[in-house]
Amino acid sequence: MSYSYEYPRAALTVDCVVFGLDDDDLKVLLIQRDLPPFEGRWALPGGFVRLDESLEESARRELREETGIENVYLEQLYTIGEIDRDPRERVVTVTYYALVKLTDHQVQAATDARNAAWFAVDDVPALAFDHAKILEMAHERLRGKVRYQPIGFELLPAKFTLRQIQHLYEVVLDRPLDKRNFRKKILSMDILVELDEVETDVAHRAARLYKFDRRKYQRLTKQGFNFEI
Amino acid sequence: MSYSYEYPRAALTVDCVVFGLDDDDLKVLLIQRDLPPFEGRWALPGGFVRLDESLEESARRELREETGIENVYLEQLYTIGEIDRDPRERVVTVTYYALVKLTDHQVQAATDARNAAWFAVDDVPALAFDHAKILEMAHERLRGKVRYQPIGFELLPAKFTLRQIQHLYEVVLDRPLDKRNFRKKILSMDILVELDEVETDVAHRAARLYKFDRRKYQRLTKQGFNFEI
DNA sequence: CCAAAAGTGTTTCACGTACACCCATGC
DNA sequence: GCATGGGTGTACGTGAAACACTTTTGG
Repeated sequence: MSYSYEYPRAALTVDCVVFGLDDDDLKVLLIQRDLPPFEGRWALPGGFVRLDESLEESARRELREETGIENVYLEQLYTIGEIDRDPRERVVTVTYYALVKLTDHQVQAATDARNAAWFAVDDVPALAFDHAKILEMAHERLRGKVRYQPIGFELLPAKFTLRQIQHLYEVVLDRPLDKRNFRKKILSMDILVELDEVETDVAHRAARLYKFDRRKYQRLTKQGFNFEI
Repeated sequence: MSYSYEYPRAALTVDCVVFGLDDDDLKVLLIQRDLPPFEGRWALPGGFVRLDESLEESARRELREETGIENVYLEQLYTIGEIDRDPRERVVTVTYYALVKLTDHQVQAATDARNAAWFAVDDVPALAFDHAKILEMAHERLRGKVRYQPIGFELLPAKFTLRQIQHLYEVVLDRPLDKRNFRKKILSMDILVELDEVETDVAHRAARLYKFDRRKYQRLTKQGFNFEI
């Protein structure tokens, strides 16, 4: 290549913060490193970007290879290029965060034999590299974005109760919400479809199930509607 | 280095969208390329990331070298790594946007002889690479962020009139605002200091000058205050 | 029949919005 | 004295927030 650049090059990686939600907490999916540096430490799933794939493709491939997760909501977060963030050499990492339905990905898959596990976001072990900082940024982004974009549904099963959505927002925003006001608000947006089904296997009155109507949401958005919790 | 990675590596660049504001428009600073590809085309200032500087340092250095601009508000925007975005080879670019006070940077400086000029954001020439897309993203980010963070002041001189702030928001948000309501709102936030000065050289009653009180803003923020226009 | 959560309306208050005139200044 | 923008207050309506009891169901 006559016109290729002569500069020495940084290595380029992607790292993913995968969030999931259960009945108690917001969780994050970590993998345990089996190589130095930080051997044995928990870390975000991620790896090197190949020349024949875009950044997002790279992130999705790493997620698949390291955790078995596919077809999830994925959004770029931030790119970190501090000089000494990797003890080996200059490594720039493009970070992403993903939202998954824990019910669909309950058991941690680890196709390449690495250990993977879910941790409560507020109770993670010491992480490799600057991954704690990345997790913090992702958490902050989620907290901010969930209020203005209907991305919370990515953390819920396809059919959910109003109680589940409210719980989602209470966990992510870390404050209690008023039940009546919350229901009024979310229903008045007219982006949920009430199903002819109720939840099962509960030891009390079963709640109605709803699903998110993405088409309706997109139609409303075009007309100037803005989602907000 | 025994533990360096063997993967072939993408080139890594930074590109900056520099916004400025004058009496008419929101402007963007472009430079004219003097090398192929896209020789002669206008493009965003930017260049290759060196191994001994962080990404932000790289962006600031390129801004200084190509446009003479220093000490400005700079924020990372997005990282683009589509495979074919550069015709030569794989180039990943970390994009930034900057907000400058046009009064301080009126004349385009170009220390390395390249031509630099301000263009109205809504009337830019054809740009090199995918820079039009980057500009579009930056514009959208600015429009969104200016409403929730007091970054608009970065586009104004240190001392400004209420009319100037209102004009800023009208230009960036692209809609007219009510004068009385705007004044009520911005003053009620209690983040401006009223100065004992008025503007000069105007052919009508001179307006009072104000400045943004960053310390007060930060204090209020800690107490739960949220800026919003 | 008891425990547990589902489901449901009204009142109050703050804030956003709409709107028009007089004043000060420079030319 | 005239043109230009500076500066100011009120009324109205919408939406956020506070708040408690009855109903349904499973065990």
